[in-house]
Amino acid sequence: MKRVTIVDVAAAAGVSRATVSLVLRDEPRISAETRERVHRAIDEIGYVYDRRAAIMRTQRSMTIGMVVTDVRNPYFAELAMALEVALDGHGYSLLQAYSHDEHRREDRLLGVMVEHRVDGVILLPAKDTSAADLRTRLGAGGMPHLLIARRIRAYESDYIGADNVRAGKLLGEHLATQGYERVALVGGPTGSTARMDRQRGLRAGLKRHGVTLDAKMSFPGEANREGGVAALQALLEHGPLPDAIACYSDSVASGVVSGLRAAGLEPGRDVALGSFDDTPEAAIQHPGLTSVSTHPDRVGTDGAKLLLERIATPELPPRTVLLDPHLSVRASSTMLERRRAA
Amino acid sequence: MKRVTIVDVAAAAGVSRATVSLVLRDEPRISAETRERVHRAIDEIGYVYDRRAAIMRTQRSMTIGMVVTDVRNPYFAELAMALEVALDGHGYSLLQAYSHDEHRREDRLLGVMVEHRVDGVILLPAKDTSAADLRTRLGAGGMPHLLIARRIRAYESDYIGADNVRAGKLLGEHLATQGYERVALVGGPTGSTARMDRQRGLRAGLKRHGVTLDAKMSFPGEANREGGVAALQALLEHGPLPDAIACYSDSVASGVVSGLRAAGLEPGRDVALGSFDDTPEAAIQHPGLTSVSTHPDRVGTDGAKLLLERIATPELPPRTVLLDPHLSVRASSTMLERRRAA
DNA sequence: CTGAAAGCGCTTACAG
DNA sequence: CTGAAAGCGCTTACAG
Repeated sequence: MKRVTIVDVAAAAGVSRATVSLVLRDEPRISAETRERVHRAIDEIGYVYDRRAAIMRTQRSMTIGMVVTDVRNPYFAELAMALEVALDGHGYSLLQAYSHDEHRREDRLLGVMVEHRVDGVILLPAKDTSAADLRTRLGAGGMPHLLIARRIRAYESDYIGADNVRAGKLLGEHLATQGYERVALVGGPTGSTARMDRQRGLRAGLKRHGVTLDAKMSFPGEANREGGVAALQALLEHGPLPDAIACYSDSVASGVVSGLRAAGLEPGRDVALGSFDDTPEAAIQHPGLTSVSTHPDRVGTDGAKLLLERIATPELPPRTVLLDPHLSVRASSTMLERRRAA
Repeated sequence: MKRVTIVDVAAAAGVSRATVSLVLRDEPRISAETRERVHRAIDEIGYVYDRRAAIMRTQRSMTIGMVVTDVRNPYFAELAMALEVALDGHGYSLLQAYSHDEHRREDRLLGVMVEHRVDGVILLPAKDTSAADLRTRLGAGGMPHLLIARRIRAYESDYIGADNVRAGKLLGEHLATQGYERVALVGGPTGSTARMDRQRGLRAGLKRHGVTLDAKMSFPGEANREGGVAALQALLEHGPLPDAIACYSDSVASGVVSGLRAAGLEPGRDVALGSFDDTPEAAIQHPGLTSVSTHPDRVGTDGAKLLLERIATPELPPRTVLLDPHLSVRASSTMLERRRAA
């Protein structure tokens, strides 16, 4: 069946194609009477606007590409929802894809998005993505883009994410003041700036209260549940249990919790736990998981704004937004104190 | 700066535009030598293929629209990941949007996707979407589409989801054989076919072992954590605690768990819990949550296949795929037996 | 306030 | 195996 186009609408309404186009975009210079005649014709012949043809002409696709690692992580799910709502509010649609934290896949997906002529790209970089990769893929074509949650060393672009150093510091100070003296950092990809920043902060926070973070007590791994299980395994094989474990993220923490239980250890009682992200799961777990919020909803909402500004004004200097983290203390890290008090 | 197009490539390579186009799509009839000359030209002048222009011409967008209610639900996140991988494997990109379980939002988002001329649509319908709504929005324009997870009464289309009646039956039989006699169904939107099917199955499963599901013990609510908290509240105000609670989904269950604890009740010990979805969270909770798997990964993978077949062969009769559910028994529903044994 | 014409960047028969 | 020409469905100056 032949597609119904603007030409058919024009014929049915007895006006020119240009007039139909003007009516479709609510241009004020069309008389109310003509406008109505056109709308009646549209309803009668069942015309549907073709955004792609318009894009072809205007060179604005009203579509944003977004590549994140894994939306099963509640942190990214929350972020994706907030972003979609914000962009939808500005008339943009979201082309979404998942890199599974693999750079090669990410690169290919970004390439497809560029070919689709998205107006901008939001990227949560895979763990092994380099500045050179991004310059080739996004910088060279002048594609407006925003990095979220993970920074790339020596890469200048818009960025939004939590202040990970400060987040680490908050958790370090908390653990030290609770009386824990041997602390491990578990999970999270080596070399990721987020992990390094959290580790640096953690060390500084502990140190303020006279506690040292042993360099050997760092057990990297994938940034998900399986990574948590594996990293905990390495820790258990490494030697005696520390007093407290700082998990790279709540996803990692859930792996650590199940790993501990599998080893006959009770989280909170046998070893304290702290974490990052403060997803809703952290609050309802048992015992409740102490965690530092990294504000996925605000990353999404404010991130959308940053990208839209970048699209509107490409010559803006690169901007970095660091969100202030917030520590939520729960039972997983306060049992030692309780036992002492008792 | 002027955009680099196929014309520039043709000029640089000393061939016609048609030849460049043929090379880009790997048509075999171009000589290896010409092919290479074109590729060299592309690299030299930094040409990027414009998929939109191609779409304009071929009328195939190589893009699929997907509207789900809420990707923070781990079930939908898993589903979205599986779908994206499967479609990406066939060269399709995914335009994703979230209805927040509101029909009006869903309808608007579907409209945008149709305007974007997606090749097909995957929809997890909002709770109040009707057959007439879908006929107007998708059926009329002949848009290939697939419904997932929730069926719509009196609507003929491709559908894939778990066999909810059978899922309910599995849980009902399990609870009855564990010795629970007063069972409640908590959470999930009234009128959703998924809830009705699960309830029907639950009743049948209990009945096989002589247990009756009291019609008054059904407490509907939103299909998320908040909905679980609210529905549990209604149950607690309604009267004495039942022996066992069947939760509409793992998301609802997590609300029920926190609601119980807030009321000073321990899930598993004071009241048994069963649920649907069997997300990874169910396994690692404490106590472990008995849950019936609804196979989000298979819904995604097999669903992608169904939709691609529909796009290729629009005249196919509507197909329904019901996946066989699987019950995972965990501590949340086995403590009564243990106490008896002791 | 409305119409005729050019053009966005590709692909696709059709010739040669 | 390659080239000239038409066209996908819109928008945008430019006239009138």
